[in-house]
Amino acid sequence: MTELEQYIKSYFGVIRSDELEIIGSLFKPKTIKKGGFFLKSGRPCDNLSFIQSGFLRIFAATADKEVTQWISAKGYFVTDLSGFIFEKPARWSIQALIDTDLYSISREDYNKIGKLIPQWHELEKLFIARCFTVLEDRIFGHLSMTAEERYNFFFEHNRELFNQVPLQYIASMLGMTPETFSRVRKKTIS
Amino acid sequence: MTELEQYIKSYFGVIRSDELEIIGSLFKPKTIKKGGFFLKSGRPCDNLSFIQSGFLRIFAATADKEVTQWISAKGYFVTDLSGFIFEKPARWSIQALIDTDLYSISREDYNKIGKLIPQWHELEKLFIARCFTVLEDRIFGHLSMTAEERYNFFFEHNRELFNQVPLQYIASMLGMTPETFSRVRKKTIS
DNA sequence: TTAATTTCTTGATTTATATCAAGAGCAATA
DNA sequence: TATTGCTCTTGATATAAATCAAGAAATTAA
Repeated sequence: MTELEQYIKSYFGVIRSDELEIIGSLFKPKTIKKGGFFLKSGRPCDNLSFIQSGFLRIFAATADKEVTQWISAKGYFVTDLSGFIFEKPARWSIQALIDTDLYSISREDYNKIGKLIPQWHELEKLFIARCFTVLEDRIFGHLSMTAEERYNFFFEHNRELFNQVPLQYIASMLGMTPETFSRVRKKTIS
Repeated sequence: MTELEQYIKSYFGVIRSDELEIIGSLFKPKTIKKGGFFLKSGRPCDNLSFIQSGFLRIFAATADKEVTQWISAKGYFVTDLSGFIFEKPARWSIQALIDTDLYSISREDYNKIGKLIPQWHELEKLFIARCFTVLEDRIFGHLSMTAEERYNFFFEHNRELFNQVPLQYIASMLGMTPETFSRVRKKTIS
C-alpha cells in the first residue's frame, strides 16, 4: 500500500483495498518549487492535493498585509474547499514554502470516486466534519487564550514545524506579530 | 410546505417533496424554557435540532469564565457536531437564552434519512462544507481584524441579534470583554 | 567566500484591550 | 411598589500586544 493510500485509509476509514488502489491511481504526482503557487485567490481551484513532502502556506491578503490562515505539511490534504466543491473563485492563495511534492487529483477525477464507491460521500462527510471540529477548536482558542497560550499550545502539538518554516508565518496563523512571537518564544526556551 | 421543510430545502438543496415530508415528519417539536439546557458538555448529544423560535447560546467553560462560541437563532440547525456524529462526549454546553421552540430529531431517526434518500450523504457533505467555510471566515477575522472591526462586521450582518440577547454573550463570541464591547458600541451609535 | 537578502531579535514606545470598581438602568419577583 | 438581581456603562488603571526602528543572524545568491 502506498503512503498516499495509507493516509486516505486513515482519514476516510475502511475502504476495500481494490477501491483504495483505484482512488490512489487517480492522484498524479506534481511538484511545486519553493515560492511557487499551488493556487491564487480569485482563480478557480480545480484540484485537491495530498502533500507527500514539503510545506504549503495558505493565506490571503488584506489591505495592509498577508495573513496566513494555515500551514500544511506532509500527510495533509490541501485545497480551497469552497473553490473545489462549489466551483467558486478561490478564497485563499496557497504557496510552497520549500520544494513540495504533491499527489493531485482533478475535480473531474475526484467526482468519479463518488460514483465508484457508494459510501464515499458519507466518508467525505465524516472527514469534513472532523475538519470542522478542528476549526471550532481554533476559534475557541482565539476566544479564550492569550497570544502566549496559543503559542504554547501550538508548539506542543507542532514542534516539528518550528525549525522547518519561517516563524513569521506561524506567528501570523496564530494571530500575533513576528515580534510578539519572538518574545514569547524566548520566554519558553529559557 | 412547513417552515422546517423550507429551511431543510434551502440548506440541503433539491429533494423530492415526498421525501422532504418524510424527513420533516421525523423532527418532533420540543420547547426549552429560558435558562434551560439543550445540552451539557461532557454528556452524550443524541439529537440535532432546528430552531423554530428563540435563541440558543453555545458555550464552554474555561478555568475562569464561560466562553460563548456562537449564538443560534431561528432557522439554524443546532447540535454538538462531534457528539452527534461521532458519539463522543459533547464539547459544548447549549442553553436557551429565552423560551425556545425546536424541532428535534434523534440520531436514530436521523440515520434513517441516509438510508431513505440515496444522495443524502452528499447533501450533508455540502452543507457541512459550507459550515466549514463560515468558520474559516471567523478565524480569518480573528487573525486580521481588531475588536472594533469584528464588532462592526458582525453588527452589519446580525443587527437583529443586538436587541434580543444579552450583549455580554455577543461580546464573548466576538472575543472581547463586555466593557470593550460597550465602548465600541457607543462609538458606532453616535 | 563574500555579498545580498531575508528572517529573526531586541529595545523603546504607543495603542488596544483587559481588569477593577462603582454606579445606573431595567426586568423579574415578592 | 419596593426589592432584588441582572446587565450595561463609565472611569481609572494595568497589561498585553502592536508598532517603529535598528541591528544580528541566518539563508541564498553571486
